[in-house]
Amino acid sequence: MNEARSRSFVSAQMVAERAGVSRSAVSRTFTDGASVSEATRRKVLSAASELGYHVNHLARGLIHDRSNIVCLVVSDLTTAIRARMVDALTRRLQAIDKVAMVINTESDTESVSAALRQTLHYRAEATVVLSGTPPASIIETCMANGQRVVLINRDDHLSGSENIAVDNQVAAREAFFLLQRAGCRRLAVISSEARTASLLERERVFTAAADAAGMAVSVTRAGPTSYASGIEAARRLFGRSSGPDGAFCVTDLLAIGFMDAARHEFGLRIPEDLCVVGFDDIEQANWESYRLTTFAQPVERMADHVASLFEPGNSGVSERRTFEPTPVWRRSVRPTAS
Amino acid sequence: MNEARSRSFVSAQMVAERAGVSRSAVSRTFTDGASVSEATRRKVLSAASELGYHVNHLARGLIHDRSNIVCLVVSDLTTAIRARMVDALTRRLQAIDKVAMVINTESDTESVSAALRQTLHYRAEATVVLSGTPPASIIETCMANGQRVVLINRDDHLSGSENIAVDNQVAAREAFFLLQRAGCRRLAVISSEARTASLLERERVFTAAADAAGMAVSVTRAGPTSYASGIEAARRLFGRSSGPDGAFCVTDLLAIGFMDAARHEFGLRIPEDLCVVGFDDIEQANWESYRLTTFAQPVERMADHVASLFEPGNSGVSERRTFEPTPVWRRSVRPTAS
DNA sequence: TGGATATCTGCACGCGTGTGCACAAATGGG
DNA sequence: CCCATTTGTGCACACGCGTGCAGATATCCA
Repeated sequence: MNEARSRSFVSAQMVAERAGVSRSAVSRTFTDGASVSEATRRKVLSAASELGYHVNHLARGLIHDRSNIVCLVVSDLTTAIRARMVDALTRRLQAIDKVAMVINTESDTESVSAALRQTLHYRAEATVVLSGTPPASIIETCMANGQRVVLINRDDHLSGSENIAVDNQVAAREAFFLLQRAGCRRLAVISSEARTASLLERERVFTAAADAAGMAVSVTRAGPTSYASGIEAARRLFGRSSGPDGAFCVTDLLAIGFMDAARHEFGLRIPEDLCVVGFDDIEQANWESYRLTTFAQPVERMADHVASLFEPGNSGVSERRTFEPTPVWRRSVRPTAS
Repeated sequence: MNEARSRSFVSAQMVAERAGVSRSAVSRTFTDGASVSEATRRKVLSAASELGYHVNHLARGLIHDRSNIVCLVVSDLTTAIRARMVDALTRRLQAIDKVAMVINTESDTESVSAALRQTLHYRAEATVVLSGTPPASIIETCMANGQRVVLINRDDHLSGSENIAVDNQVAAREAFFLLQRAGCRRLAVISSEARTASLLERERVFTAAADAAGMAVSVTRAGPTSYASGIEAARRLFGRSSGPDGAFCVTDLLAIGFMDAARHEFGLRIPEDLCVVGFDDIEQANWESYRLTTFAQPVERMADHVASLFEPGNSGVSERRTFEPTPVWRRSVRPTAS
């Protein structure tokens, strides 16, 4: 509790002097698997705690060329599903003694590549991209420097990166069957102008399934992937005669906006007049006002997998791994007409 | 575009050799305000880009004893208001060339102090605590090492830390007047068991204002600060005879759960049978199903202020700064009975 | 052209660590 | 008691960078 100390960090040197040992002994005390006698270890530890010593991870990383930092590149952090991913990832990373550096970016490629450069500055071990698509050139740079790039739900198949994504296909197909079995006749897909690979795939597969069953589908893309866009889509669809009676919203957030507008602006009852299926299973989907039938992204399992990529020994590139979403039946779809 | 290079980072040394200059020249090229001729600067820059060189911020930080890293210690990251704070802070920090390291913690003091230790490891310039209260001893350690600690909405008045918080007093008082003017007779405060300084203050001031007006208030604290706790509170209050007709929920999230249960489980109409006032102004408060009257936390302004603390020259401790919340009138409170 | 001055460059050191190597000390076995 | 073996320690170097200092080169003025 030496109060009047210089206003700066304590180095191993100072601890060594105080403990009456060499600096190496201090270093070894704080290095796993190094050889130190119990006696000196105790001397060092007590001196360290008296002085308030903390190993400088910057210097440590300098030597190992590895900083234990993992960068998370993310946009739309306020969006429920993104927040959940960041939450899960940070927890999992901490559990394996890594620390997350989050970089908040607009989705445009320019700011993403600026972000990627930052991760190189700090010699991050890996970069996890949750949104926005990094240009291929930057990915190559990262790889050339021995850094790993993990792309979540943005399978652009950039070679060298590891892609992990939720399986949109089964979900989109199942969504169609749900609506079909509920007796819906006029189907709609509600999407956004974001045109993400994931979103496009959900649109495409749902439409294809409907086609195969001989049913037409109208696709509406209104603004960004937000609550407001869900509202806007509803206005476009129900403003004219004969709106849909079954809608697959590629995101819960869109679905919720869509439901709110359908109910409050057009007086529709859900699920009697209109069935809605979402995707993500955000917390709000389970709120009493919505009780949305949807497909849950296995956020925790995905985060687990990302973390496992960084376990020692696991340096191979698995290229691609998909996770099955879990269907969650609630009340926004009519029970099967029997 | 030298493809077949060793799988490691490029150092200034390599760039120097390639450019035919000394390593110092490379260093100076990437240091603001250093003196380099235009000719060598160009040679260096082109060599650097060919090799894919990136300044090692770890080494740079090692010299300056300052890493440009700011740690955000946060829990409940999935909560809308927290996500917004993290979003705003990361953006602001990036704008001033700092990078955010987020540490996800349970709110208990033990994990918070573990988090604080992490920030010391990485020589973070400052630590911003968004939730959970760090023990005073750790704060002292941080300060002794020249690190700054900023506490947001957790004014525990730990000496040495900078506290920034929203002004709960005016809001809580105004909340009471709103309900009073709406003609509510039986008032309730809906809170949580978290017992945060902020939350307690909102309860206290609201109750005091009601007392002063000669009205009784019942306080309900059910579980953590969540949607489910709002529901639980409603069940407790409306399960017995004569529930409240005006409620101040210390958080929008609680308010929304409360509203949902009141409407769907007890058939109450809002605002006709029950008026509700929230706090935070999260995005969901503006959703069509709720349209909650509430008080907006000036998240962006607060983040701005935090960032300004780190501007060069600003090293003084201002101790405490509060921000006025903005009232947002929507439809969960009856218009004044005239 | 010569000298004074401004501009640039390289050398060498230090930042706080981890670690190979040589050596000292302790331990064990006969 | 001596030697072989284990265990612990210190020295010195390296990691990649910024920067003071001295020297080299360029620029300017008379």
